[in-house]
Amino acid sequence: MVRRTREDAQVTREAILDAAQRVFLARGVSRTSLEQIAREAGVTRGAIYWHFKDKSDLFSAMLERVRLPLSDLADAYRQGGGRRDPLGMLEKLCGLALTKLDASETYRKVYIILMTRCEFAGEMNPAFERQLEIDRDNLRKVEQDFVEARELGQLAPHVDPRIATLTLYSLMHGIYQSWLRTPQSYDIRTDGAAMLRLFFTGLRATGH
Amino acid sequence: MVRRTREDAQVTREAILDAAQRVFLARGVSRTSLEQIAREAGVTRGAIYWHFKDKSDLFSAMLERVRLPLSDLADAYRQGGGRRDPLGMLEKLCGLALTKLDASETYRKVYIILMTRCEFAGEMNPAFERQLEIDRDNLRKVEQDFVEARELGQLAPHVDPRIATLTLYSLMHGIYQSWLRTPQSYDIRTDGAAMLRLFFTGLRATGH
DNA sequence: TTGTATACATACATACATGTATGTATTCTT
DNA sequence: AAGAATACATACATGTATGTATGTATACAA
Repeated sequence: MVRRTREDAQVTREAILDAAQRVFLARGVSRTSLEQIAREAGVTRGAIYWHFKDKSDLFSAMLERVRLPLSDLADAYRQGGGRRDPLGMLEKLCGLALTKLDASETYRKVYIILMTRCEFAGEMNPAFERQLEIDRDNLRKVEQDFVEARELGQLAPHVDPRIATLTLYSLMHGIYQSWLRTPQSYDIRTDGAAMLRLFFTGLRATGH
Repeated sequence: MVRRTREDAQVTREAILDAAQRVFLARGVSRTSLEQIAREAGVTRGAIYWHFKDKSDLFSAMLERVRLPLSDLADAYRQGGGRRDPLGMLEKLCGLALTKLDASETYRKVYIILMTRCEFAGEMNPAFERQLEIDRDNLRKVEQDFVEARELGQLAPHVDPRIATLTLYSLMHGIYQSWLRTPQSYDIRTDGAAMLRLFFTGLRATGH
């Protein structure tokens, strides 16, 4: 049972991260002690302090496991060849993000923790700074897409790309937050897609 | 200095609530101790325990000071006589809520705390349950407004009142959250109003 | 095969935060 | 005017989280 080869250590590390996810979700980040995480993972605090510097470091590591995929996906989508359809691309991308939230339990859990189970102040700050940076980066890219949409004549004349960007960002943020807080209140795949269609339909040049 | 008449006690109580606001905002709810709040207020923990049962009770009391006004305002708006214009009314109401966020420092601080400085789990639960109840109540009323707008022919034919409600709710939620997290990123009065205009324009029956 | 680094578990020292008990100076009541 | 209640301050007892120091068994390298 106590063999501790290199691979075993990685298993332990993952077990700690999984346990942290469960306990953070159930009790909130600040109220969970490393002792509770250790017990949930079937190890002692010694193991946690071996793999991570402290709770903040453990928290950051937990985020890293799920943070990368979506941004990469977005970039890949943008570079997808063929005729340009930035509006359609954005709508599809946002829909995909919502679907992902419903499909992947790990992804969903981490985002519940990020948005409703921790505080944006104090020790965890480095993790949040990182998140804000990613958000700013995405905002720039989305605004560029809207500018391109306007040049292609996809947008109704009254639509300002910057405002459209802020609105879409806020809408997505709000959907995440409200649905994660009360997932039973509606179906995020169908209703989420409907909300996006409603928004993008309002932006398009052709009335229908 | 130590006169403690009835009115003095209320002054102390308010001072504690003000201090709690400041410290919660600066350090996050879970990381602030009652000792820190007491020091900030210029009293000792004895005073806090006299006025409040514990930290959770203090937190709830802090919310109560700002929670009521907006809901009341909304109801008053809805009952305002004259010709029916539910879409215009909703847009105005949402704009007012955003303006309020910019105008009242107390209001803004409390909402920053609520949305980014505390965890939706554990001890504070009663306060959050209350908040969710208020949200559900508002959702019902807003959906009713959209239904009325549809009957009046204000809505474009493709707009489902329920989806419109969810979208508006998420949008407002997202604006609150994202702006409160980084208030310097845009002006919430002008840009907020523009975002609402963009959304509501997309809903209306007449293209322009 | 023997030393050394790894991967933890155990033990300890310290720092806080909390709740309560008690003290005390006023204020209010009668 | 005297007792009771108010509005706190002070003191204490307890629990709990944290970080580190130390122990230890195994893997691995030479």
